[in-house]
Amino acid sequence: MSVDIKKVAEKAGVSIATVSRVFSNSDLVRQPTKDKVLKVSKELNYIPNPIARSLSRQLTDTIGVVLPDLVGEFFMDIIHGIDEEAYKQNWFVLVSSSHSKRNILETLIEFMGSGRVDGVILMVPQIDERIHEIIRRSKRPIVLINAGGDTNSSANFKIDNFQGAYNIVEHLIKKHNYKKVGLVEGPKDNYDAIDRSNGYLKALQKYGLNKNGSMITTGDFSVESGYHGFKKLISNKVKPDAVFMANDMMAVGAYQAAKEMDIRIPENIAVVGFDDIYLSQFLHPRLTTVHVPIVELGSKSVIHLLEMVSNKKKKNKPFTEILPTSLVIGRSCGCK
Amino acid sequence: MSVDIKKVAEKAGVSIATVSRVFSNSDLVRQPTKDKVLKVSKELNYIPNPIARSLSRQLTDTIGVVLPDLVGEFFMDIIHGIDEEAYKQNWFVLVSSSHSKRNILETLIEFMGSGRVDGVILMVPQIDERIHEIIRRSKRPIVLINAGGDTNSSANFKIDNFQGAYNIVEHLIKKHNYKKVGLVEGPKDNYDAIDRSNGYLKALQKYGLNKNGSMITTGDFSVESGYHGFKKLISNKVKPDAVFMANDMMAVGAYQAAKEMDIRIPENIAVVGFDDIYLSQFLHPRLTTVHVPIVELGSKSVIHLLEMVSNKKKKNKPFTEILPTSLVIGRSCGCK
DNA sequence: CTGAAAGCGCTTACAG
DNA sequence: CTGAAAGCGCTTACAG
Repeated sequence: MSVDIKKVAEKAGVSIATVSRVFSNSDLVRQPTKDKVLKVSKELNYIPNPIARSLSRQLTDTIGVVLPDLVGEFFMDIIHGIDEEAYKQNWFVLVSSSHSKRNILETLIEFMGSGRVDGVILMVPQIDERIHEIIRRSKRPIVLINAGGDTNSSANFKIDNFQGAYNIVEHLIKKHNYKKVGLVEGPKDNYDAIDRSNGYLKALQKYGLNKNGSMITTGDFSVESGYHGFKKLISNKVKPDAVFMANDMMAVGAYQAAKEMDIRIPENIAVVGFDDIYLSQFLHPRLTTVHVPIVELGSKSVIHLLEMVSNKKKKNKPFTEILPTSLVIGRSCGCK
Repeated sequence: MSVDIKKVAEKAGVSIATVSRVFSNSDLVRQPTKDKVLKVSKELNYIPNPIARSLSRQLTDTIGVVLPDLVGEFFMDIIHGIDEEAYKQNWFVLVSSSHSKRNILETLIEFMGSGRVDGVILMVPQIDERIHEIIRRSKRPIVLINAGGDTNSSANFKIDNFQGAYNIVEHLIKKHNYKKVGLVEGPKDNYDAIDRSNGYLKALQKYGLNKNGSMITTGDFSVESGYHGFKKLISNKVKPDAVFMANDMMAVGAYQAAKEMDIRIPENIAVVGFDDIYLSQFLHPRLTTVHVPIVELGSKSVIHLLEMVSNKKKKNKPFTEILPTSLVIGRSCGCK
């Protein structure tokens, strides 16, 4: 610090314009001049001030990340993917999340309205008219991650919940020949949960298993709700021979319930989950589940956002990419 | 955007100086003037440009966070604590981590040398002379988190690994009366691991248990090394009746080994860990371990850093705070 | 290929 | 209490 472009120019015997050009890699500078400037800069330990640069160029080389929360591996992986990709492209990452005291919308508006970032990656459970409004009016691009609601007029990256659920239920039916597959679904108002339930239903239908209402119960993605949901299903008159827990946390609850009731997985009943959380590999037996590419979700969002920033992608052209999931086979489904 | 201080000044019939003063809450402005400016600003949707503000004030209201990695709950909690506290105080957070391609030192230098942040929270496994050099020469304050090595000349926040280990081993000895307490320690060059080993040794000494070399083996904090370390200890001539795994991940390995060998925890042997990772509450039996206040580590660092930034704390006055841990009692130690 | 100068949008000492 | 003006450290169209 303290050493600025003027000092360098002076010492190198050139104008500040030339110094500036050297550092922005302009090809308007002759090699000898460039060498001299670079040499002096090294001696003086000069680093161009990014703030001044930002003010002048009206660009910050920084992307904002707005998340609903900063807890759990999901968000860690997202940030990880974003940071890694941003770094590759020489960008900075400003993070922000909502807390009790903070409102996502406010943060978003602050980010967008100020010159602090050139674009934003936004993750909200559901996009509503106010968010659409912000996206529409904003000069800076926004990429949405896993947003529910009407995403037809924005840039989106999502996880293929439907297909993931379909695949794992199909695995239960086709590979293991289970006829009575139960479901403990997620919250009714959660888009991920809804898509997973639909994938489940689609698989049942495809294989001609009739959809038995009593084989489905609703949880809230928590361990406890998985515990109770599982207990409820197996106390029905018609017991399922396999249960799809709509996320791994609920599957953990199912394991606890099974242990308590001396029910063996998968000998007495198969259990599968969704998310492939870190914990799931340590369950006994290892949980069969659906892997979701979270890190990739983060990095792809960055790539797309930066293309929008540089106008390689039109910022108001709607776009949606749905990232495929993959099956993680453990022993809990009956596989060896 | 696009609406700047000039437009507001014009429309409100004042100078830009006055508008500026209103937004920096100067008490040099009469209430009616202030009201008028605020009203016009609202109408025009004016938000002061933070970049211009930063350039002029030579302050960014942003802190940089440099972490060794962006994986795992530990780092998530750190960021969580930092973000929450920074937000409370109206600051922004720029994160950066090292990857394969990135070097921490480089990132740090870039952060410090540019005007991009007003201070940095740095987490490095070990601080060496080059980092001391940077801290010494930097105009902007740096707070170190959990750094090993010579931290006597910097500001530091750490976890009390020694006392935590001492306490949990004491619990094994005093509460449960175990006489042969084994240890699977962490890497020899890891400061956390060393302190934990020392806490263990101190407890043995305090209670007059002789330190039996064959009761100690070295792991690397991974699940696998815990698995092997545990097996090694129980295949000794003298079997331990309790084992302190120096972190929870290794404890997970111990559980796997025990399950495989049909050894029951805690009936046949007690097992305890360190870290209180999320997973540990789902182990059967629930793992007795040491909780470390990571979120608090992050938030305290921010508080201290901001005091340094505002010169309430002298930036070159060495400072170290060691945060206490707490015991988390599960059934794995023998407690009900 | 290089330089002088205007401009990015603020803050703040100075003068009144 | 308020304003004119210099300054923060760059970039870049313009002129040569």
